[in-house]
Amino acid sequence: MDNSTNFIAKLRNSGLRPTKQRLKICEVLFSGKNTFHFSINELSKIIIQKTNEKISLATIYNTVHAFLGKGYIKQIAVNSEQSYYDTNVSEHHHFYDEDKNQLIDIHDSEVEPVKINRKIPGKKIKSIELLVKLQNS
Amino acid sequence: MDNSTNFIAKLRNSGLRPTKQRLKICEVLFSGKNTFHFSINELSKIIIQKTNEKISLATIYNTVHAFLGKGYIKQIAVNSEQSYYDTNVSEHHHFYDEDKNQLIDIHDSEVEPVKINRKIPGKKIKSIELLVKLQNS
DNA sequence: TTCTAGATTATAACTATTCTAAAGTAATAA
DNA sequence: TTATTACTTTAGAATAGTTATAATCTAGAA
Ligand SMILES: [Mn+2]
Ligand SMILES: [Mn+2]
Ligand SMILES: [Zn+2]
Ligand SMILES: [Zn+2]
Repeated sequence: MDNSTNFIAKLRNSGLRPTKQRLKICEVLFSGKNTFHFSINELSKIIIQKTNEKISLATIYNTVHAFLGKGYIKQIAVNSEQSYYDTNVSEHHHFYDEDKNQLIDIHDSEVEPVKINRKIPGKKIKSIELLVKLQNS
Repeated sequence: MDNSTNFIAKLRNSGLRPTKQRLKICEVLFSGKNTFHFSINELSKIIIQKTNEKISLATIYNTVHAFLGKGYIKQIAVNSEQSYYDTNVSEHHHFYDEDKNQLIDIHDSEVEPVKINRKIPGKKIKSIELLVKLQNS
């Protein structure tokens, strides 16, 4: 399955028509060989830079939300100023460099498995994620 | 040292005069026997409910920021919609109940110690905190 | 008591996000 | 094809959490 087919599948599966704008968003999000972290504003700038065209924020927000709902991207809580997203949708941990405002994936092999010895009645664990804040040393 | 003396000390140490409003904020934040988590809006409502008087949001924000800067309270990243704060300033982990929008402290004895086997050049670790998201089971 | 630096407050400004509604486009049926 | 329709894009308005402003007030020192 080539990229374009894959993008169309992702969009259709998210209940969205494969429009020019949405395919560009897919291109930026899913065609690199590495996953990455982004804010909506950063994504908007990357799109302009890569395709020399601007996509309205409304469309970017809409598409990102649809992909979030389907699990094609995930949201990372780092601060309350703006939302950060991740094209790596596996459950994983992060370093957060507060100076550069940058997230870095931590591979599972780099952390001893986290074990929680407590249950909350009526609740089950949905995800377990570390945020390791960094400062200049 | 009684509460009032303690509050005045905290305020002075934060570079703030002990005014009526700020002492009320201290009362709510620091006189209970348990620590707790709050958003600014929740704090504002608790103050109204406990003291039957309203303190302007500007004053609440200012005071909370000053206390943050001195480490008398800390900020917890759970989502990007609003800031959450914690009167438990020790480094500790949290459950986050997304349905109730509620944070619950996890005691260190309830988690195996987290061990990170990776260094980022020029950076040192400032804090290591887990966010364990819960869903209804 | 007087004086003044600092505090309180209502409200304006700011910014990330969501909403709106007019104009445009993709899908499909004829 | 072409026509029809439902969906999409977009600029800009609205919203909400937060921060800034500036007029009024007050704690603390003299
Ligand atoms: Mn930031
Ligand atoms: Mn906001
Ligand atoms: Zn990641
Ligand atoms: Zn806590």
